Amino acid sequence: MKLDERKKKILSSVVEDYIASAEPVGSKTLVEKYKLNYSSATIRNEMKILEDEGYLEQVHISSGRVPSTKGYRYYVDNLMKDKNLSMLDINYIDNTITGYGDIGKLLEQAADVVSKILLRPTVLTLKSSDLLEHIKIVKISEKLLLVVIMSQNGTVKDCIAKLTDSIPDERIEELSEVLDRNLLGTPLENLHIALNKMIEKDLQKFSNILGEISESVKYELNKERKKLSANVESILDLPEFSDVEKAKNFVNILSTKEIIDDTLLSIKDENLGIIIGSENQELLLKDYSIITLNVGDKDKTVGKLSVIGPKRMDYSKTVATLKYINHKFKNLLPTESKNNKEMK
Amino acid sequence: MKLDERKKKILSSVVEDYIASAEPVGSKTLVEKYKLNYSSATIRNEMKILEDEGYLEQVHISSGRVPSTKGYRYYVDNLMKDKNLSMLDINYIDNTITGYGDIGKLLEQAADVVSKILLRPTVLTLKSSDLLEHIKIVKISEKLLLVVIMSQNGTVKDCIAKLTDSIPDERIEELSEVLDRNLLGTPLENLHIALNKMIEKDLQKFSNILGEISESVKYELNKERKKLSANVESILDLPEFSDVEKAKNFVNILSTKEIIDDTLLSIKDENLGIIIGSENQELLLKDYSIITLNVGDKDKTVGKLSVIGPKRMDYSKTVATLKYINHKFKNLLPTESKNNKEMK
DNA sequence: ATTAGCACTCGGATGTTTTAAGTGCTAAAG
DNA sequence: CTTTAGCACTTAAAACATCCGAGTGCTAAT
Repeated sequence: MKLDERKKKILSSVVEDYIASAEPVGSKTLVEKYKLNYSSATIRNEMKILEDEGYLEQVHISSGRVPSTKGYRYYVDNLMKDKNLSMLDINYIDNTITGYGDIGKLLEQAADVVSKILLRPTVLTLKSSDLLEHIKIVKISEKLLLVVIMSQNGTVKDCIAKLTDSIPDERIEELSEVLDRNLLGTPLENLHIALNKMIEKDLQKFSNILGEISESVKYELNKERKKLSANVESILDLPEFSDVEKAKNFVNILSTKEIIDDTLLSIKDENLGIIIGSENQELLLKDYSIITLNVGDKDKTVGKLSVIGPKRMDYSKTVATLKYINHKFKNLLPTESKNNKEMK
Repeated sequence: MKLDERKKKILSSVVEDYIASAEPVGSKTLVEKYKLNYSSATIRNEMKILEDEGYLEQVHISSGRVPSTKGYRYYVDNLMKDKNLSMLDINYIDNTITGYGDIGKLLEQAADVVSKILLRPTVLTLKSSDLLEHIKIVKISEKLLLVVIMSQNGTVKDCIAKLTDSIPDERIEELSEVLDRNLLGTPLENLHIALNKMIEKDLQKFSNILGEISESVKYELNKERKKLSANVESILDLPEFSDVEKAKNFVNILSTKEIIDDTLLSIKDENLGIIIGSENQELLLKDYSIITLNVGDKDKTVGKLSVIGPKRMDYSKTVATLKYINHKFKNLLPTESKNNKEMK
């Protein structure tokens, strides 16, 4: 159904007022706060129609209106205006994401700053289908090795392997080069298996040390696959969670990996995905919205940032923030061919 | 004042019941649940005395008793029995703290597992007065360096430095060795300054690259100094925080660095410190208790693990858990002289 | 020294009344 | 035909009132 201008104005006013106030919006508020040149009665009639069409809802029969999922969707698709970030927020982002550290760390910083600006938990999902670009073993003390792993999207991870027997420097270098030559393109999640396989193949002489490296790598990479949820506490400030049971419920959903995993998986590779309320496959998420940014370029994304919270969410500001983050990352990401190819 | 056996028994029963139930404990409960062979009237008389002496409190005139700070203190000092950890908990700890990774990461794992077992937030404070043992620069691609920093207590940190100009391998090695030779013993918090000073001294030729390394090091080390607070959400399950305002309040205290910093600083170098309620200097913490473990040996500690929560806390289990953690760390910590001296 | 018994206190649960915000509808006005 | 004034009606939430039970302190008897 096409909405006429007045209905559009009313709908967007209801959405924006509700986003700001968390209170159901009544006809009088609407007339007073937004310059609608009609009487409250007229607005009431219009709101009734918008409700019949499914854009608005009443929490009870004599209450003001609240946007429905359909209403938010219409707002996001047709009515929402681009918002500019405040200088404050831009500075905050620029000062936090400084460009030191590898992409994994940059993404963590991004998740953190996004959650602070938007006052919503933010889930970071590192792209897991990542392939090994380079591996390097560095001796840092007699019985300690540092294993440096660089993946094809530029993430650098490292871990310590403790040795039971010491081993001469040149053997380490030899091992490092053999591994680097043979393991190119290995999916990171299988790296520890590939390392173990190397023992059987041609590296029996490194049997012990390889086993130890493998264990350490396995631990580090599996750990890293875990998602980071930044700023979960922020929900306590939302009126939606003034009842602690609801807060607990939401925290539980957030920490149930399967729910978040499945949902985020369902987001296609579009750059910015918005799932509102009952659009979620998962029933438990029917009152929440998720806005996900696939960080990076269309063809090559490095991870997902997902802002998650009650449907009542500042969609406009969230989109603006995420777009700015992505813009920033495009500048920060290594221009592939240039930097990565030299690691030996 | 010396308490007779019966009073001791009553006090410890009140404490333990209240710890378990979060409800004020009445004379009848006490007689029934704990094998006190006296009538409720007798118990009431004794409780009155215990209240007059300041060990117990009433939340209102006709309610059961709740331990006061003094009561908890007496319990902790005199009545509390050593508790054995369940096999479940021991296994959980053993499986989580696996010994891969450097001490910083091990401590993070420890904070995490402690908070999960005790269902309380746990703050990890890394020992900040740490000195440089070794620094090593590794080239990982044409314009990326990995800076590995090993401190004297065994923590390994590393960060990426991005270069504007590439630099030949042998120069890197030279630089790495010069730095390692000259910076031994530098406090980590000043490392970036020391690096910059090196430019003025004898390393003008490395001017650019040193600047870039310094920036990166500065960022990484300052970031790491931040405390980690594990499992803040756990408080939502406590009846104390059924009012969300109180939860918010506590979360705010936890995230106000100064409060926690100052308080933790006040804990002497004893291995295990317990601060109960109003024993805290900080007024805001008067309803909370903090149990802190200085991880490591008396002479050489590597960090602090602090379990924080309402005064109603399972002191016995907390102490047992922390002791086990410390025991574990003593085994994991490098035996100083052996491992650390080889990094070149 | 202990305890049965009782009057007393008070928080919390339950029920009732009031208030304020907001609606839908009707009928009149534009 | 559209808009609006006016009013009866609905409901959540706040304010107030009542009741109940867990628990106490004290007295007097054991």
